[in-house]
Amino acid sequence: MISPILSPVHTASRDDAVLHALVDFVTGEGLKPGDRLPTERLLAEHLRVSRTTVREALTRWQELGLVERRQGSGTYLKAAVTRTMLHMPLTLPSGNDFNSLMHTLEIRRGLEAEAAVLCAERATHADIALIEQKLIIMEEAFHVRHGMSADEDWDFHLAVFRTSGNPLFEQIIAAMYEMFHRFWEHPLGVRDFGHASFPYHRTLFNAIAARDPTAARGEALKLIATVEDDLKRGAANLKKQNKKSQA
Amino acid sequence: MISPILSPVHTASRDDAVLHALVDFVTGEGLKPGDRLPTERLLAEHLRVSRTTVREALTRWQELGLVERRQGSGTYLKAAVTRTMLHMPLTLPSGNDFNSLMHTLEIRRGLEAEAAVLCAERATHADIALIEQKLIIMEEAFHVRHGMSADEDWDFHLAVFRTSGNPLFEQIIAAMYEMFHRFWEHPLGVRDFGHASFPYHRTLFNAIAARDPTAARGEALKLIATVEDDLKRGAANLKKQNKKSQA
DNA sequence: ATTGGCACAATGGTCCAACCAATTCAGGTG
DNA sequence: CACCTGAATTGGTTGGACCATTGTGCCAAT
Repeated sequence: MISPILSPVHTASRDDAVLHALVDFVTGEGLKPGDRLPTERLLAEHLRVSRTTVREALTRWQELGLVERRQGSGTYLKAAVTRTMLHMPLTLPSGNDFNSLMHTLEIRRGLEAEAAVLCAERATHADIALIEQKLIIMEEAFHVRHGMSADEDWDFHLAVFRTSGNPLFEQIIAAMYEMFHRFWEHPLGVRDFGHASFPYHRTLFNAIAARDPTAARGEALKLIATVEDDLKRGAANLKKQNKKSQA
Repeated sequence: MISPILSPVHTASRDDAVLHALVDFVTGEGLKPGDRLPTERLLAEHLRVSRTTVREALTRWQELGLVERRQGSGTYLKAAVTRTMLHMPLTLPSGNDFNSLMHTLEIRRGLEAEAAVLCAERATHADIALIEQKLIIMEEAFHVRHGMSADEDWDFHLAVFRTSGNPLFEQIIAAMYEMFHRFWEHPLGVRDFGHASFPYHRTLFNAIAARDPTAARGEALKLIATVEDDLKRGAANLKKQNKKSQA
């Protein structure tokens, strides 16, 4: 049963109106990621709009990653939806070369340093305990596998970003991470990619625990610098390989 | 005349195929931002696909900001298109309260400082000349209007970001600006909003022209700090007004 | 009772043909 | 020459039809 929150659409720009109505429906119904939306035909009927228009609106949400469509099954919510959310589609020309990865690192440098500062300024005892817990998990994984573990590493950083009190850090840096890891999986021929960053996780934590923003910034910068070095090494390796295969 | 680059589509996922064909067409034809694409009907015909499918594909590009549609006129390229471009759609839970605006400023602090550093490191003579030109335009507008002019201000910063050589700075900060300006239009009751930031534009330029990254970072931070102060003043004003209207 | 396969309904994907609404522009009119 | 006007162009919307995939429940074989 569709709740009465869905009501006919009247103003201009039909698909925008459909999206607005859909936001109201999702929030009103308290739908969470993974939940299924009404079928296109149902939405079209209740909003007094053609199915084509509903599809156009859903296509837009799909492109933004808010929704996932499965033929024969339905349309599913993929992310939280709020009334005031802002969409920021980032497009990077030629995303698979050295320069593009370097660009994501430049963003991370600025953002992670700032997040570390804010984190050190605002962390409560509970926050620090949580971050230390994530740090320990990461360190254990490191010793077991003799190398960085992407998931545990990300969890640690995530705890730092969340403690900064600013959700934007997490979202933007997450996008940079995703792009980076899309190629990190086959780390440009560099064994132990990220290995050098390991010790700086603890020094960063220490600075945060000591509530020393300046030191936290410094350690965050050092951490990124090691990743930058790895990337440069990888690019050099790649160049060498190309030369060899050419010969 | 449509060049033979457009050829019928055959494989699965029709709209994806349409987009691929469109990339080939745009690059092959050497289309640049502002240029007009073939009409939907033409594309549908040449790609042997229904107009609905073409529209679905164009809707996706539109949502990514690659293309702009004008009813009765046509569909226009809005950004450069390359075969390897990478999309990272971000959606931010932007509220309209003081805290959310403060969050955008924290992002800007990290990013604008970093951009200033890179700009100072990489600026050529031509870059510096362009930035100075934008600066002068902004200063003139300031003296004429006795206050900051949002457009000219943005143009100046844009020149700085572009000189950084990293397109992500422009894209991300632009989103933060948009969020900010949504409420800057009625600047929280603060007269002369942004006024205090004026002198730091020239000091920032001087640092860049002197190729002094450290100084550039410092001036960028000072500039953001003045905006932060304005915002805090505005929030205080707003609180006072609310109290008064309650009484 | 369990399992495997099959038919059917539900759902997203595509297509078509028409019409609406905004824009553009050529041609006419003052 | 300036201005209006109407037709052609182009994106926006509609309704209806059919296709492809998925989910489900029934039924038969084991």
